[in-house]
Amino acid sequence: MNKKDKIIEAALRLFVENGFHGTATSKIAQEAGVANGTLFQYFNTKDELVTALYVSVKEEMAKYIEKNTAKSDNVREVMKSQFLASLFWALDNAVKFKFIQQFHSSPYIGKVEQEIIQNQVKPHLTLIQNGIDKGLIKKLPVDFVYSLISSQTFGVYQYLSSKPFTKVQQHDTIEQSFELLWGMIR
Amino acid sequence: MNKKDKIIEAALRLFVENGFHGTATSKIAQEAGVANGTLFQYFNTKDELVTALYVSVKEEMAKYIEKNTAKSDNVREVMKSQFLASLFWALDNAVKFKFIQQFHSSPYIGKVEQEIIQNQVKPHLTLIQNGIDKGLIKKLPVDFVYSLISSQTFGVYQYLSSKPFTKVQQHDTIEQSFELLWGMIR
DNA sequence: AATATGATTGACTAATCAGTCGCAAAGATA
DNA sequence: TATCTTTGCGACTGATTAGTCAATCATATT
Repeated sequence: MNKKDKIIEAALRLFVENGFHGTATSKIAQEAGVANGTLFQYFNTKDELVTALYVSVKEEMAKYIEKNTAKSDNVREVMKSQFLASLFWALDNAVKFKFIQQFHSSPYIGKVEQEIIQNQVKPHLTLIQNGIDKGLIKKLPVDFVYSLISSQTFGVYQYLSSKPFTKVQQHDTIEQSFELLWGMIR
Repeated sequence: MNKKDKIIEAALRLFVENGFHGTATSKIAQEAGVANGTLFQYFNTKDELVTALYVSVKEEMAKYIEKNTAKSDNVREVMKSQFLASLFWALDNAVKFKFIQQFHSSPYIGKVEQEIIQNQVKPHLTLIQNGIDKGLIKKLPVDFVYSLISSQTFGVYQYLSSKPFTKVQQHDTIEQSFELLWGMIR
């Protein structure tokens, strides 16, 4: 494992444990087993480290979802596969998902270029619009529907991670959550 | 306005603007127009200030919701009044609500005594259980239903605060959101 | 007026912070 | 082997931090 990845891993863990400003760059370097200055070879500033981390983690999640998206033109099926994939990824990557959550409700979110965020959201909005056009989803503003889906994802994750469920129980709850969600928007 | 309230007001604003650790206690004192040391007369440490702020803001919100809860034994009606009150309060107290959000997904949340959180959640769980017993709400784990309701509240707030809606549009969207929510859990 | 009490002050400190820089080690090329 | 390039090092710095404390102020009581 190269130094950059070690830095990223340590940074993620410490950020989730102690918050962004609560984590000193020196601590990150120490935890990663590299010198203080090495960190600044890969990231010019601490802010750059934080935002770069967010973008890369988000991309990783997006790639996983894309890979696990059902190859179908059935909107419900596609949406379900994405909803499940989101939650499976979140449960398997708790630290990364918590990092995303923390980042979303922090002032750092404003430092990420709007374009990057838009590009990641766009395919989901298209899918929703598609569902509305086909009469499968209620005629509501697309980004309102998107807000409902995202928040449900976060809510279900919160619930699942707060209790010691088995894999099977988690799976069942996620399936059930999608049924509830779909019933709400269709 | 007394010094303590000035400190609280300044702290809230700065915490939301720059994050918890990104806000120096000296900045808070300066912004509040009080001396550095005065802050530590009211709050022993910075951590105490942050968590005390959270508890007090949460209590304020809870009181508002309680005051605006429908006096009825119709579960749907009670739940609706609480859902609306939550969102009206959030929109009218954007800084405080953002502070709550930020706090929730920060490591500070672990520093609040579990008992305090439980006490604030309990009445809502009771209401949900009541709805289930009366056959009005689906037979699901109570705190699962609670998670769905909370996350929907946050999601609708996020949507509303991201666009320049009029009061009437906000009101309509909130009403509609409750109908969707109720349809999902009943 | 004299005294007492609690609130307020801001200079101060020891610790910690993000970020720099000159130098060494490790490869790469020849 | 000699030279160049990349990567890594960690002591260092100037700025900033949370928190302290002795002195001052405002107000109330006698």
